[in-house]
Amino acid sequence: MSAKTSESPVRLAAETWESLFRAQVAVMRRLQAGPAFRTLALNEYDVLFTLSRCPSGWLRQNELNDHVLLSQSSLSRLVERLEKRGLVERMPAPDDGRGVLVRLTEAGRDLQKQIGREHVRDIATLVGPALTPAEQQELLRLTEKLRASVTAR
Amino acid sequence: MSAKTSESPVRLAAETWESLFRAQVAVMRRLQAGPAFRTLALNEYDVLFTLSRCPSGWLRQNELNDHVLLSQSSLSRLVERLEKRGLVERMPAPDDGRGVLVRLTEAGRDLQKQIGREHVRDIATLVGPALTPAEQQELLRLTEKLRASVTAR
DNA sequence: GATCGATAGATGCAAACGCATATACATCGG
DNA sequence: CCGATGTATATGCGTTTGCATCTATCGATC
Repeated sequence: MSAKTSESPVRLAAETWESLFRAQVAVMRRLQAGPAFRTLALNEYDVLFTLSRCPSGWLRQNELNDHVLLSQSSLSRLVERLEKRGLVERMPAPDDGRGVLVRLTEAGRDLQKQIGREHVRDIATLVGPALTPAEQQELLRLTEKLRASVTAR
Repeated sequence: MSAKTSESPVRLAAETWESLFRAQVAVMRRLQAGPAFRTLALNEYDVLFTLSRCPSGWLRQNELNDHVLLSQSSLSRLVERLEKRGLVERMPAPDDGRGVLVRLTEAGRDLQKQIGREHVRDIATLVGPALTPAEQQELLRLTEKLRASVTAR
């Protein structure tokens, strides 16, 4: 424990966030350089990924919006683009006349799987050598705890 | 240690990154909602912040580019906008006729400090209650180790 | 010191973005 | 039921973004 990071709780929190953010930038830079993002932008892949993890298949557009770092209007148009490319389909929500449900098409699911595999390989070569498995487990636990706490409020 | 996350090294690395990324999105969402980003977009603040941390004051534009998640052309124009707003100034690099040096103006330094203070408060209220000080220290250590490893190659 | 590949930064252009707002539907109090 | 208030999505519009490309300079080789 260095003197620097124990000066004050506020300072520690700020430095922790700063470090987390920089790590994210560094990893993301490398990932974006790979060929996986040639055909699909990060946010577009992220939407396909989120949909692929959804048990029922269908997801409300506003729920999608919680996972992605995009404004509501941008997500609306992003989904529109994905629909035009035949990667997702939309239907009106049966229980809410305002809502729209989104799900992957067969082509969308295939593309997500294909890019996902590449993506996972890239991540493994970046993160694997950086941290021991025990450290990765701990990092996973801490970031999950942070995310849960932040989204709770 | 759950069975799920110990299936394979590749899977563990992918899940760790996924969790880190989601935490970053969740925190960033909250930060962007605050009034601190009303006057300055995230990337613009990030540039001012990076410049404020630079010992000599002057920083090469291409070095700036390593810290920010932006293409070279976008950063070029971003700095141009900051210059027009009187927040930074540019000068040709004395030792390299191709290069450009950037530094904060007085107004830029003031604005960075002002937004930085707000920013730090927001972070403290998000991260502080989420993790114990010891956990924050550990998260700081792990993300710094990850960043160092990734940027090394 | 001329040539050639590599690097730093700027710029044209189309695509994507966020903000403000419009529209349609839900929900609640009377 | 009806109006008021709130929520889900779409759209107009100005701004920002990335890609491709251009110019200028660097550094190495001969």
